Amino acid sequence: MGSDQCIGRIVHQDKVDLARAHDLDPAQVEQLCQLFKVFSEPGRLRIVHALLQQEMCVCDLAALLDVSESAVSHQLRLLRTMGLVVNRREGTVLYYRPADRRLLGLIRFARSLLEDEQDSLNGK
Amino acid sequence: MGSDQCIGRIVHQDKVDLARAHDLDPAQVEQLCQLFKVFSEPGRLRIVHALLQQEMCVCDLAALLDVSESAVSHQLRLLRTMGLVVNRREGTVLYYRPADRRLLGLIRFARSLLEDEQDSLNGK
DNA sequence: GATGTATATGAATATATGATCAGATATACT
DNA sequence: AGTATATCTGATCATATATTCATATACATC
Repeated sequence: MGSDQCIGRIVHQDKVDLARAHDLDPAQVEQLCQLFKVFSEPGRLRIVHALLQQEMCVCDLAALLDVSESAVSHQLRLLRTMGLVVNRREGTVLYYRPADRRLLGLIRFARSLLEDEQDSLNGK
Repeated sequence: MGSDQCIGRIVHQDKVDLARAHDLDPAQVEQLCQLFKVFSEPGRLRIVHALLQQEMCVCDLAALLDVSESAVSHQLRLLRTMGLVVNRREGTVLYYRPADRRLLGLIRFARSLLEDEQDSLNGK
């Protein structure tokens, strides 16, 4: 049973080969991680979630999250750079909105996973 | 037009109120962010993605990702703690698998978003 | 053009996080 | 019991990231 010993750090070469064959390509892994990272921060998640409902300005978001306008602006820059939000100017005010409404779908999908996990923990 | 001035840092009180009303509750925000954070790291994303195809042991994953077994073990502990993966023991070998196959759906959903973004950048 | 308001930005700091290393467990075999 | 393998764990270190502060820019009004 040679293939079950960890020679050269590989226990099951066949499994590793299969995994390699189906592995995501590096560029896509990077993109996916960046997208997920956006929603891994409570502030950003709430910003995007709020904007999915209505456009809001920096001041509004700062008030909602109860953080400085500068902090919000930094987060919005990140979102802008990633192409996830866009803005329109009205005087000195910049109104932000999501670039893709399907971001709501991503959040909803994740929420459904959590809800069911809760249920299974409660034995439902 | 008093409501358009930033008195008390709030430009549009109505918008803030509406956003507050529809805001995710803090506990859910935390849970969602933790879930997204899992996939915000290339190593973890690839681990989960690989396990969604077939169960694998620590050694296999280390070989696939080309990192130390200790690093993989640390990541797996996180995934275990979050209840995202489970394992079964066979002798000294621990075979890991995802606790919820719908995690694949989450990854697929995110991928579809990226693909369409690519398309729009290319003017398709 | 001077002032005020909303937002953006750069630098600095504080915290979070992933990898490494050394050592500890758990199981199997002799 | 003693050795070997696979995995785990704690501590440390290096890097990444979010916030803060000070300052800059853009637009509006006077």
